[in-house]
Amino acid sequence: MSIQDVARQAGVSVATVSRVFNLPDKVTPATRTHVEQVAQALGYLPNASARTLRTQRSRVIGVVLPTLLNPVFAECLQGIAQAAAAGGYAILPFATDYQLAQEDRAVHLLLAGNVDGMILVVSNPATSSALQRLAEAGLPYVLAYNRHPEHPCVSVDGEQAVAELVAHLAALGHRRITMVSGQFAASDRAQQRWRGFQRGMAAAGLADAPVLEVPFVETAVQDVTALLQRPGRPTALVCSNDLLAIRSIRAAHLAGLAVPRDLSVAGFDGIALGEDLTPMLSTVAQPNADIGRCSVQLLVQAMASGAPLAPDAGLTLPHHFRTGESCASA
Amino acid sequence: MSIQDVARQAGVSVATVSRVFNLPDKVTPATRTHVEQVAQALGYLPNASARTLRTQRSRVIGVVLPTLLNPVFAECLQGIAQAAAAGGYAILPFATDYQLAQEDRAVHLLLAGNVDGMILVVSNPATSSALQRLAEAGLPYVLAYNRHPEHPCVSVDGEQAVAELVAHLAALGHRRITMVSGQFAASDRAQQRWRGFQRGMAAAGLADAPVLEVPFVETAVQDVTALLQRPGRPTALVCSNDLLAIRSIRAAHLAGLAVPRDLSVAGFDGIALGEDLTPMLSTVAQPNADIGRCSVQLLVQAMASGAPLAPDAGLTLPHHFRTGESCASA
DNA sequence: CTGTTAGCGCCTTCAC
DNA sequence: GTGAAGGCGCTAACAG
Repeated sequence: MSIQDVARQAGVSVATVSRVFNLPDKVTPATRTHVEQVAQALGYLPNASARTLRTQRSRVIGVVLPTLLNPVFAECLQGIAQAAAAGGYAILPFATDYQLAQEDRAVHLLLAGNVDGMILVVSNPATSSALQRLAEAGLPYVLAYNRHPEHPCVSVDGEQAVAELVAHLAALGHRRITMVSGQFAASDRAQQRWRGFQRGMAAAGLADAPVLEVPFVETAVQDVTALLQRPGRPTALVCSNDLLAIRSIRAAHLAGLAVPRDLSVAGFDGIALGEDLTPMLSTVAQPNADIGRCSVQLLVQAMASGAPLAPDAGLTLPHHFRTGESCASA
Repeated sequence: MSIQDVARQAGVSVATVSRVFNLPDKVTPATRTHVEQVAQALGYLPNASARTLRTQRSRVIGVVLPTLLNPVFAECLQGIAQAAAAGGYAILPFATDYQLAQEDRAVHLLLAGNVDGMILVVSNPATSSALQRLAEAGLPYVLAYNRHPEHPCVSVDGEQAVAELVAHLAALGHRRITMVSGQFAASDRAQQRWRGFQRGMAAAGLADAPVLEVPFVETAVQDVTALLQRPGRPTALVCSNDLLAIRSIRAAHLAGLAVPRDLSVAGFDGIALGEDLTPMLSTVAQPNADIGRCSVQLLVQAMASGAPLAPDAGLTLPHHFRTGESCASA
């Protein structure tokens, strides 16, 4: 079922059929209607590969992100998918599982897959070889969640946000605050949030800025439980993401502590699920779907112009503190 | 950067270059190595669109699912992505937001997009027009989570599972059990689980099988809260999915009831997050990632043979009851 | 306004 | 074992 069949059946040339689909104005209404009916009757659909080959545009956006198992990225992808669909683009997603080799592989596959542009969440923009190859390829791209002066990024100011969060906890009377973080090496987000924590603690006049780096999610609960059972335990935890916060609340429970009565726990990310929990999760909420949507918009712009985005074309979206029920005064 | 450039640069014909990438055995090791090096140096990547156009195989699997905002589907998609990648396939996902028009649109786009096969979670296989068109197109496909005798499906026996769950609650001494369900019209899963609930209640000698149909997630909490504040409130809730269960726990909290002391709440789906909650969610766990993986495997098989799958090629995967902390004796 | 035609990059017979 | 050539389906000049 090709454009040839439609042309033959409709008694016109393939060019006319093509025009009916791509430049309807350049065809007489009568023939247009006729061709449309024939196409409809035959169930004709223009072949995307042929069109891509010919035009050198696939109308597909490649997406590289760590995992869909963290709702943050699922929410973001949902936003990407929505905006992409609205703009007439399809998406080709790859999950890297936080592994650099997978980042490389994903970019490679996407490059070979003729995508018009890419949105990615990389581990570390400063050192990512995948990112470098992508930049060299001259393909438009946007980083989401990452922050780096030499790349166009759509993100929130995580450092500032955590500093504010610490100020909030300090105002509630907390003095012993510990940060619970995922692996610093696995993401620049964790590092930014960690810097924000240090800044916030210093600003609050708290000399020490203790951090518990949780290497694996599987052991997060027991690691935090152990922390909470040590003497001089913190009265508040600042978690570098919502999943860690949720696990920390569980850890508190296992350690015999009630949240927020005995321990305050704050998260970061603003996953939708946090609002349905009991206690409702107090967290720095990022506009996850918007991060996705804005990334698409920037990218679509760049793809239209054909040129890669300037590093300063990025966007810092507003975050806000979601007052939940998991933080109370000390 | 095309196969021509590589051929010229390597001093061989395009046919040889093509063979190096597709039938390496048919090329002398020496020339193969040479060509590979040249290709590498030039950063050559075979053009997917051209290859697809020529071979009529895209090595892309289309995926249609309701939303990524429900972790069930995110987990499944992660499984799909993983298995697809392992099999050398990419995925092209579409979210329908539970809207039939979007199902049609997605199938249409995917059909035009030259996918080799599709995995979909539809609202209702019995009435889906998208599914009908797909079947007519003769493209291999697999339904995930859906169950229908005329289509190949990968799912668990939700009816049986809920019946077992009710028996479990009855054994704990519960007599007033209410089902909390999403819209029946929105998914055949909800209907199956509802049938299982009725069967289970009857088997437990409980004549009545009350159900609260929650039309919108936004109002779920207040709807359930209202239910719990009425006299003669249930002592146990069977929720048709985990998100509803989580919201029901919140509703209990708002109604002044402690879970599981005053109210038992069970979910369905087995989202990973449920294990990290406090109380840990008691739920019928489905192997979500496996559902995705198995769907891919079936599909890959079918795509290799070129023929659509037989309706009875589907799979019923085992579910299991995850004993959490949200159910206790009456 | 419509038709003819030349490729887009690749794979694959068919010769050699 | 290697090369030459046709054509997958489509769009965009260019003619008419």
